[in-house]
Amino acid sequence: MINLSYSEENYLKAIYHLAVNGNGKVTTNSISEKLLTKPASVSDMIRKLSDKGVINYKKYQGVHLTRLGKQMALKVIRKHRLWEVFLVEKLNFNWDEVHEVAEQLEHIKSPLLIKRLDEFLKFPKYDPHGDPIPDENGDFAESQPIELNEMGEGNSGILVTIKDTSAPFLKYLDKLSIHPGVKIKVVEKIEYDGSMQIELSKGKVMHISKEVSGNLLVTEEL
Amino acid sequence: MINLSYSEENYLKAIYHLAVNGNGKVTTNSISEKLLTKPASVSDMIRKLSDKGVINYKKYQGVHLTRLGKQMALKVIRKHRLWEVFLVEKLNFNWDEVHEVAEQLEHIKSPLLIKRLDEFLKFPKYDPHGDPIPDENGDFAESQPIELNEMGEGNSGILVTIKDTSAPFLKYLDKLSIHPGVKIKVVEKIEYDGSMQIELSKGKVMHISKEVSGNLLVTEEL
DNA sequence: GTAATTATTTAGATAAACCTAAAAATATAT
DNA sequence: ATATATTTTTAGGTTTATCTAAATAATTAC
Ligand SMILES: [Mn+2]
Ligand SMILES: [Mn+2]
Ligand SMILES: [Mn+2]
Ligand SMILES: [Mn+2]
Repeated sequence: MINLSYSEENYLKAIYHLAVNGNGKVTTNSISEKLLTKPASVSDMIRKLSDKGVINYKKYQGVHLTRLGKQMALKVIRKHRLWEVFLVEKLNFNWDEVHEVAEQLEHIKSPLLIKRLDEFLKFPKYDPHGDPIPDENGDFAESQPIELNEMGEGNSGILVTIKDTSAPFLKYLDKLSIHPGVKIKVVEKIEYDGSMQIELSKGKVMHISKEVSGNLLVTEEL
Repeated sequence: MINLSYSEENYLKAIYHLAVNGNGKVTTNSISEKLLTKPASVSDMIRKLSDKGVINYKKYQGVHLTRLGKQMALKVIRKHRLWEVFLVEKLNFNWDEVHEVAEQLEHIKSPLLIKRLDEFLKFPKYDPHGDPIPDENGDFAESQPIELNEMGEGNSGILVTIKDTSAPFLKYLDKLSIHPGVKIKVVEKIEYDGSMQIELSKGKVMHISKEVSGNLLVTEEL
């Protein structure tokens, strides 16, 4: 399709993330901050990426991913997130230990490997941080996180954000083995007080109040 | 311990393999052939590796791995072979599709990853080509292949070489799903004619003559 | 044991991905 | 609107891993 170096892939990924958060246009300085390189180096790389047709670029005007560039960026992101699932689900990594290794694994070049890994993992839709995994075409469900108490009985989601970050609350969650990346299933909702019975990925079942569930943001699985 | 680049790791691995096959001393030209680089490039790299203390080198005298160098080489080989097992056992790659991908995966740096992968694969002793997998200390059983008909009842081995490479024989083996890398268990040996009942890794059971088993070299598992 | 051949090293280049320092363009502030 | 500050680019280096061509050492052949 087109061959990108390890470095070029990292630039595309950075540009993609900056474009999604900011609004479309991405500056030289923002890229250099994200990748911990100097602006001068970014200028160099930008010309190269522009020549390869993966970004549009006019001097001093910032950059935009082309259709091709976006596609390539999403391929790398797909690989990154699939590997993260593998590390957590199969190799028992904690959700916060996987990123660095995935940064390396995402650059392995083998379409067959990724196809088979996806199969092996049973076509996961979300990574351990609750971020969606693009399919082979780069499509994914852009589901915004909801409060756990809004999720319907029987449904599952992945915990992505803890709203109340006070020490006592985090300590309480830790005791319950609740941390970002954990998969939570709503077993039963109690109308009376808004509390709910939940089950974690590893089978642990527990009861939590509405106050607690209201402070947990999850991305609901389809 | 010491940090090696992707390229340096490949040189060490090549030197290790050349030293084991040839006898200890490894020449500039042999390295250049193996790695598909020019002798001049090898001379450059040799000086660098010597400075890092992983090889001993006197001009025009060829190179030797130091204790440290051998250790580092075996670390990479261990990773390569573990990944090959993963690809075959978990992702259903064929034995002849794994090498190229393993060449990439062997350079991923994460001690935890390899520890966990080893666990996940249940501490395999041989890779899909029948080559032994060094342990964390670089030790491995140097078992030389034997003919299948010499293997005892109830034991298993991995097929590493087919002695008779005539087309009809290879075709017959193919029909039986027998190919290098397959794990073969001897279920029963018939004294009368030297034939045997065998079972392949995927559960297939079959009966083969002494002529056939005598042409299959396997590395026996302990 | 000298000559021819082969192996190895050195010298000098190149491409990728960085860097620092300086110049040029753009944005901001009064 | 001009001066100041910020952002971005350019110019010129560096390091790593490669190359070609030329020089030198070692081996082999007669
Ligand atoms: Mn990540
Ligand atoms: Mn993630
Ligand atoms: Mn291999
Ligand atoms: Mn192998």
